[in-house]
Amino acid sequence: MRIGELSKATGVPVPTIKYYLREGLLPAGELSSPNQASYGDAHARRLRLIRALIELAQVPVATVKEILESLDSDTEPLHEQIGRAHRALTPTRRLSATDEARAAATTQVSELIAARGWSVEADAPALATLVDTVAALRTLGQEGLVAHLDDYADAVERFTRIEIEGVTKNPTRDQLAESVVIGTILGETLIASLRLLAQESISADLWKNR
Amino acid sequence: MRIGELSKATGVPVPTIKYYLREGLLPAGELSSPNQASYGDAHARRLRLIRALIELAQVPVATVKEILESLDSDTEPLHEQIGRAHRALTPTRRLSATDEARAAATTQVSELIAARGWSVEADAPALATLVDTVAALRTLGQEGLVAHLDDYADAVERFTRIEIEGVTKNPTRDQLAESVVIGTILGETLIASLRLLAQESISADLWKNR
DNA sequence: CGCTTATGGATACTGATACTATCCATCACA
DNA sequence: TGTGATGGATAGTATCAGTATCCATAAGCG
Repeated sequence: MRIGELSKATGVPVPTIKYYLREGLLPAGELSSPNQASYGDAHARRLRLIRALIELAQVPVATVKEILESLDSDTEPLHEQIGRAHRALTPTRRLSATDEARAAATTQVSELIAARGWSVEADAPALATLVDTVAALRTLGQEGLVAHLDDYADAVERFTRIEIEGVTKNPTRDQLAESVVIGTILGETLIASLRLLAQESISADLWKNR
Repeated sequence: MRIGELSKATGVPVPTIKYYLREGLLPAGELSSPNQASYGDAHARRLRLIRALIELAQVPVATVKEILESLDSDTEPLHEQIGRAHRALTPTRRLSATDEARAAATTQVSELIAARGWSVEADAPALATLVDTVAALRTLGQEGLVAHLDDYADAVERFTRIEIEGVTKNPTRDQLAESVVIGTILGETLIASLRLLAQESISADLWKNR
């Protein structure tokens, strides 16, 4: 495949493909002469993955790059690969909550994790986000929602179980890693849109008339 | 409160507050003289909400504005307000999936909605995203995940139930609307970080050794 | 063989977003 | 009375995600 055909096959404009090549999201094609390269099926698949992450899941280009790098390092233990992807996915927190709100939230979150028996490291990136979110919800007067944190965790565990099931039948380790990462990221988009639909439906039922 | 005190109270820099005022995210303070305004507690709360949406939930400024406008229009039926917020929250899709993949995804999604008895309008913004996501997952060879769509929907309904419960005890309609919107948006951040934690824990258990 | 088109690679430009910075003519208040 | 903050306006900045342009070369067609 030449670049034009790759573009046609995926619907991604040639200049954009060139941009991804420049940024190292997409590996270079095989050069047959100084200005002629050929791309294979792997390129097309990779490109489709890139677009899904960027368009659908709104993952920034730099983050996509990190994620792909972690996917490509198949010497690394799977758990490490996933951790890297998680880290790339979690924006470094900008503190904003007051200290007391954070303290209360930290306690609640630690208790939740202990109660669930989750084994997460203290510096897990998602931990800070969770604490900040709980603190924010409290600060915004939404303790009604925070009170159900445990129920949220219940439902979330359900997702995780679904995903494990949908993913562990992958034959090779590379495919497994890819599935986990795709599942993590596009799964979020999936859940978000399902949630919006469910809400719309409920809202229509409950509040048709004010 | 003068603007400096508002800044101190919320941790938001003065120039940023001025920017939000310019953009119409924050209503102007009460002018006592041409260059002296006073801000109340409502401003502080509003500002904290703005920051939570922008920092934590990564909602674009323009979208925050739309959402706040819908919150402030308390003549509108609640269901309409929520619909407006949903629309603001859903980026207008740029099509990318192939026609056949979209067709298959559309069928699967319609069946899901019918089976669940959800009442969603055909032009619901989240519907397009869901279809695109399902199509993308298929295209990326993740039919293992798509096969469990129904289980995802199950878990999602669980969230919705939790939220309804945590939210309907709000006394006034305005507070109810605010809770729903905050719950929708920060709830997503909450779910996302919980999911990452649950995954990390599972991944540690299952794949410690490659 | 010649001509049009496509290509790889490099560099420059663009539009959107979210702030920051600067100015200035007031005002508050010590 | 003068030092610092304020409201309002305008301008500047950094980052991001592409687009556009150039050029020398290569491919495919007639």
